[in-house]
Amino acid sequence: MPNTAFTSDGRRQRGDESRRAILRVAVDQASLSGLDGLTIGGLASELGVSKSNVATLFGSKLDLQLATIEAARTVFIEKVISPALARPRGLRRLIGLVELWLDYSEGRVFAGGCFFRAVGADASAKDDAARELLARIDEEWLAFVTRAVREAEPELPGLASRTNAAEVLAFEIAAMLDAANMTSLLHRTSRGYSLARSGIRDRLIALGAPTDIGLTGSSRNLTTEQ
Amino acid sequence: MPNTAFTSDGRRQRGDESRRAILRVAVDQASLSGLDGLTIGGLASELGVSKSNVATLFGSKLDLQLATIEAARTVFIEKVISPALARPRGLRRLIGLVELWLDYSEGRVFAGGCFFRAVGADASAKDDAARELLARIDEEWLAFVTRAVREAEPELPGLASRTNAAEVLAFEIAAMLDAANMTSLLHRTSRGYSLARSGIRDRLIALGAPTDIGLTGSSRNLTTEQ
DNA sequence: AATATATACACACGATCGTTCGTATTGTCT
DNA sequence: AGACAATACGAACGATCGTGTGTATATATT
Repeated sequence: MPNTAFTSDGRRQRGDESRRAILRVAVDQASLSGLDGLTIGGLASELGVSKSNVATLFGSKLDLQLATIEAARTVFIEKVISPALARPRGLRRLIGLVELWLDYSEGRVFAGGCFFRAVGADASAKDDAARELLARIDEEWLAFVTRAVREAEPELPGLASRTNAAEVLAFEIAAMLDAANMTSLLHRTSRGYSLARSGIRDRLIALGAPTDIGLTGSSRNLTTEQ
Repeated sequence: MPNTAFTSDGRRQRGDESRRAILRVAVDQASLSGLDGLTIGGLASELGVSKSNVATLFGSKLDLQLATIEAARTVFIEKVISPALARPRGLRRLIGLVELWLDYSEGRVFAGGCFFRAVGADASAKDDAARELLARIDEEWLAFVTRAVREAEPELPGLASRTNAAEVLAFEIAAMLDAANMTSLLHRTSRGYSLARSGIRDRLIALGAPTDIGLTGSSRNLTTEQ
């Protein structure tokens, strides 16, 4: 029986590095063409390796899709979640989370914009493990935004009144982020980002946040740009 | 030279009916699998006709995609835009538009939820006529929502203060509608619709709309449902 | 009646899909 | 040294993709 854990297996190490190299291309390809547009042959030719190599490294296409989703999740945590957690709890963290997400989308961390948006469309129609994993990740995301909103409640006096106000506001913010990403991809314009910044900023100020809150980075383009 | 216009051509009539029958299936298939997942062979086997028949009726796959988008646009106008225009101008039309859109998504007018959301993901990565058409339709949609918001301005006193307030609010509403659709598809839950109703309702009331505005249809599920 | 046009079909093309088989290579174990 | 395991590759499988060709049929035009 092989000792799978705690062994410095040079084979495993070499394979994992190959897997990581493949997944680096896979997340971009999937963010552009979805989980179905992600093809084993496309990855192989892009990386200059054989098709059967990619196939054996992941077993099946579904496993490749799941590994790609997990890889994208890791990148998202690294680029958005962790930096947000590094900020002080409260309104500043919430604002930071919004700014980090917009930078994540606008900066094209994935070639096709937000990975989960691009991939969620065709996955939501199916009924496999990929959809379940994406649903779980989306649930995690919304829960994280909701928690950030709740931690900012003392600085948002207008929020305490209603019962589900935190969930609704988190849903609203996540919706505008998503819409900004989609607008950018479809129209090749930064107007969606400006609108999202303005919308979220207005929303928070209306709830009692101070006006020097930030989120005005690109809204100067709002009137000049078509 | 054939007289193309103003002739009752039985051939054209027969062909148009076949085209319409195909497009009825095509919009559902595309709303589930995207414009790439829409396949000529799939349509043929679904309708019990030959593959080459579908191909010759539309010329090429791109033309089939364009015709499918136009067909979906016609359905959307019939189910959402026109009924909204039948309502009295102002806040009631805006509310009606929101309710009609949520019914359009929740009622699965297209099998895969909102057609344009499902199709926009993979189309936004490409650079063909399909993407341009979808971008134009999305622009039309946002302009329509913006116009509905502007016409409701007298009933929304809180709106007149800021400059781009109407555009931002329209973007916000459209974003929440989109997010509700996506949440429903990914999680198989109606929670997103409840959140969107609550969010839009809260937003309008905060801007000065009366509290008996509606949009509380399913929000009773907000606390009971997981 | 003769010609032209638009469906509809069967069939085949080259390309690509995911998957599998056999085999060579490299590294880890007893 | 010998047995085992994990990459890597080439080649091929059946299936499906979009497209094109040839042919038959129905309708319209001349």
